[in-house]
Amino acid sequence: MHTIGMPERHVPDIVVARLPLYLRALSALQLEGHAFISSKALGERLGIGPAQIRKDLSLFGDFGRQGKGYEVSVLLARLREILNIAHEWLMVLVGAGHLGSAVANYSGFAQRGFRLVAVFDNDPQRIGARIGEHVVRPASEMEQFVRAHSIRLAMIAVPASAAQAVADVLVHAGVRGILNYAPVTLNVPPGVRVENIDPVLHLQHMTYYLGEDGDEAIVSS
Amino acid sequence: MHTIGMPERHVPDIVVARLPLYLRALSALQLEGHAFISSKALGERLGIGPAQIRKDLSLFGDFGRQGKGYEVSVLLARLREILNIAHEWLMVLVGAGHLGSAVANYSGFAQRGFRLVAVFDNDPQRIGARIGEHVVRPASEMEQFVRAHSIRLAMIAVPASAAQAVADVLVHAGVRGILNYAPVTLNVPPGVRVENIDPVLHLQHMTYYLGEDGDEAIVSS
DNA sequence: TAGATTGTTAATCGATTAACAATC
DNA sequence: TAGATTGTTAATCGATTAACAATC
Repeated sequence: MHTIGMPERHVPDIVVARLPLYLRALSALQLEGHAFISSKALGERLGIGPAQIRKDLSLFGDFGRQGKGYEVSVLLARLREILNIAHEWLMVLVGAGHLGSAVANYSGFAQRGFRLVAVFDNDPQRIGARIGEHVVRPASEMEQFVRAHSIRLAMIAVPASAAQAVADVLVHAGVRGILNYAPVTLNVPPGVRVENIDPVLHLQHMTYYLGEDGDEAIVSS
Repeated sequence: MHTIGMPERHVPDIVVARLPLYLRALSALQLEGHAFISSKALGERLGIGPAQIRKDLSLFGDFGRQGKGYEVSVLLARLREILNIAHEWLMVLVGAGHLGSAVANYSGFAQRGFRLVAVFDNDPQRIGARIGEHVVRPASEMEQFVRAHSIRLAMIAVPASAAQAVADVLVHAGVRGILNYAPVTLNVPPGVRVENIDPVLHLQHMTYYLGEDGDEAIVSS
């Protein structure tokens, strides 16, 4: 039993990483018209054990109902609170090349509560160009902009060779979370979070199991 | 001690996931002119403990030299073998919207041994359009193409609602690894690997630690 | 040689899973 | 009520870390 409003016990980071996955599945379930969902059914959908889901959620309170499962709308609302995404977050993007343009055009951010408010680049060829709803601003204005708008989240889509310098400026300006698309490990001070997206890393992870030509028998999963 | 050529003992998936990270760092180190690197120095660069690096690598053989560390070129070559990326892989991409276009234009794939050979979409508006070096093909030709060229890797960049159906066709045609950009959990048979990229999941993971307005004290990392 | 760093063992730490009383 | 499913405990499983003899 867990008293509502009680401070949480320690939450492993790996559990935190699963919460957005639960949230995503629950959003879909709500659209499909489900009012309740059991840990078993949710687990099957996500390829996760039901005990793990119950254990994860129990760290934050008692959300379920014996015999019925979890009320989708309630769990959704609670997960949004836990993840601090009940309100909208503002973000900036640095890098307006192919990748940056795609990121700037991706509608999924706004749909899910992350609003891109500015795009920066240091290439004179790109500055002033339109990308989606944005006009590319000079990188020299980045620090001032981040400070002035109290931006806490940034995405980096510049070449690997420039990424660390960009991160340094962002952090200095007050950014606390960086989604890094550059294929390089960033060094940031304590208190700043970095998440990385490098699709090639995922491909290389898969080819390990596929064998030399992809015809290997696969045992593990 | 490990006899060269010996079959590997069981390799945890989490270790496999780190190998591409080591590879990426080693490539950079080679460009910077380093001939040798110690587990300590590599670990500092990656934010990983030196013992973990040595343990991971020891699963595949004895690559290091006491007192000196690892020879960068040797370790690079060996990691490429282990990950089965000594030769080039062919890929197809499904989805030619904003995201798909960016993926198709991303030069990092080819640079790192993954060659995109075809782009498919089912929107008549997009079929025939040029994206980078590619001309968008009708989705109806996808299955035949994948079979004819023995494609084993595919990337999905279609709306969430269409992703599962696309995956089903790809798997049926012989694809064994899918890099999924659609924000949905795919169901695939055993023997097929799926890796997911959903940037919003990463953002939500970070906001948990940032507090309601990003000014929270951060303890964990 | 002396210093540095490996590969490996054993200990620690942490996460997952199974089981079940509680209860809707 | 009977059936279903939760929240939690304890057991299992697996990964990380520290330590150090071996040795380049």
